[in-house]
Amino acid sequence: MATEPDKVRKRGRPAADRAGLTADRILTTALALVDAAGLDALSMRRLARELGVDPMSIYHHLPNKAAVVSGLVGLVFSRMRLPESVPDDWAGQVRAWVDAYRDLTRRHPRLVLQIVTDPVAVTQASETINGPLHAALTSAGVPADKIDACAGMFVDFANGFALAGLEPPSPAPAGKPPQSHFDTGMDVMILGIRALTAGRDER
Amino acid sequence: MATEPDKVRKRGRPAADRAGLTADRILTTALALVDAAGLDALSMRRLARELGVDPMSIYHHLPNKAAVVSGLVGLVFSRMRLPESVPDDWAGQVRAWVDAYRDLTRRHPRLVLQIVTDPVAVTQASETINGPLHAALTSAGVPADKIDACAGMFVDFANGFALAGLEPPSPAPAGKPPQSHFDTGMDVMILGIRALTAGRDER
DNA sequence: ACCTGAACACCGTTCAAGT
DNA sequence: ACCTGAACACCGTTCAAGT
Repeated sequence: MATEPDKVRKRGRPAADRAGLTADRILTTALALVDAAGLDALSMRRLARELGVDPMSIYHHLPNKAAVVSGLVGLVFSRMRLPESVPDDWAGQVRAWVDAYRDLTRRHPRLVLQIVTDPVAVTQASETINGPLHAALTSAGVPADKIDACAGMFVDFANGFALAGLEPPSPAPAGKPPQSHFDTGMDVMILGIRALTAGRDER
Repeated sequence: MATEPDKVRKRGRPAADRAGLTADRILTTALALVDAAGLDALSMRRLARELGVDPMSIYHHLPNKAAVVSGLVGLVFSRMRLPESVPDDWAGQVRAWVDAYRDLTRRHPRLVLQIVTDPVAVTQASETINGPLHAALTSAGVPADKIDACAGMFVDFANGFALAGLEPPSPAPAGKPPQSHFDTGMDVMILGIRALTAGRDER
């Protein structure tokens, strides 16, 4: 089979109909590629192939590969599903927010390293997650100078847990589903917060 | 300046004196390279240049680049400094072991992602760290079915913390060094363990 | 303005050939 | 047994050229 002649792309600006590239389309395609084939499969050339475009076209919308990767992380963060109704108690609130964050990393397991590592993403996280998390910890009675550290504890734990991979072997699918290691960790940390604030104005 | 003629390497087996390559020498050189220039700088070709050797020579000692990286992680783990004298109390023991683990990641910041991620390394960690950590938690009175989860909590936190980067901005170097976020997290988790085991046979 | 193709300086790895 | 060099199939990115 010879090279198909109808696969040759025209050069120059595309006709008005053929929807031009956009950063959005690039990132959406890249995310699908990474979710399906892993981060190693993400190359500018392969991404371009996926888009049906010359590799260099991408550079007119994103400055380089690093921008593609961090754009990916931003896209994932923008899709975070916030809990619809938060519980009344602070412990329930903390769980709800950490769960929302954790779901993010679970939906894109091949991207966790970048998510957890990207400094810009961490800032994004601060704005959307840490706010409510801080509020919950404040209402728990955690002293102001320990709020950041306690919020960080939950996030760091969630990150470390996500990286450590999926749940442990879990040999017994039958019977009561044993409490997951994640949940146990959360319980202990919440007990710790409670102990930290014992005797303070907790509600 | 032309290519220097005396830099030309002989081919074939080296004379007995010129110490041949070994996996050890390759990994030690690779670790120095990564510590100094980052993981991105580690390529088989550059590593070979550093070793004064043809790129392909490396393949006679390590099967591929992945083996080099995981060898690196193993090398780092083998250098873990165990605490010389562990405290009597379980909380002190837990701190000592987590600190030893954390030092590992601090000594090789450009390798943390691999350390935290490498499944073989995690197994190594299980053997050298988790043993004493489990023992400390057992003596704390943690029920047997929660030991793994609690040990994991500390390790996951340490991993997540290491990844989140160095300490926060830390604007105030003067005065009392404020308790680090890491220490606060450890305190809260230990409080949590204590609360978990309240009323049990703790010693 | 946006897209393209050739070109540059790299990669990891296979394989046949040297000693 | 160990080392080497050419070769293959890739990379990210720059730059001049197309429309």
